[in-house]
Amino acid sequence: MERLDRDFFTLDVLEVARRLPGMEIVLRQGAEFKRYMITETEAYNGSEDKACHASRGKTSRNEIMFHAGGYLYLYFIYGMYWMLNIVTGAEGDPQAVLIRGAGEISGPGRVTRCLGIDRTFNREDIVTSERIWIETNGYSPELITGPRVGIDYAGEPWVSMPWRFMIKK
DNA sequence: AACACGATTTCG
DNA sequence: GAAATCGTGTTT
Repeated sequence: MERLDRDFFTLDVLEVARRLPGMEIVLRQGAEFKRYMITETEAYNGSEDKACHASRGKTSRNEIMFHAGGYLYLYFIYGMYWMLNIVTGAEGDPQAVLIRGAGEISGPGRVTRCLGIDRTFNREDIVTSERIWIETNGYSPELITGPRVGIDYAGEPWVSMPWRFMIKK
């Protein structure tokens, strides 16, 4: 297994979102290592994308999305869930990939809860972090694509863009 | 200072 | 179908 570097995460968000399924999130908890294969992602594609948090400009919450790829963006929603995102693309282009499924876990809120990922992971650099990173073994599973979930407010064309990627079972 | 709401999940 | 539950952005 090979740890992913800065070059990978600075690729375009659509490229990263469709390549992450099949790769593994590695979490280090003391001497323990836990691995979860990413099964589902969604791409949030910069300032033009009305479903992207950064579409209405930079705020203290989304500022990390404007960095170069490889940083984590954690945000809290519905009063109880943390959403795990990986920032992608070049500096100044606010893109991120939402991790919607890992291992046997389905649903972004359940992923963070099960993996123990919370606000302390916000802005973590997964290229250099000692506690979380991504590895690949070259496996590239067949994918199913579809529109993103829960973003009806974004309107067309964004609500219809096929930017959800999941491993075909 | 107050208010509205969300990249969800769970229960009835 | 609707509640749970609160940080964040926006309005007052």
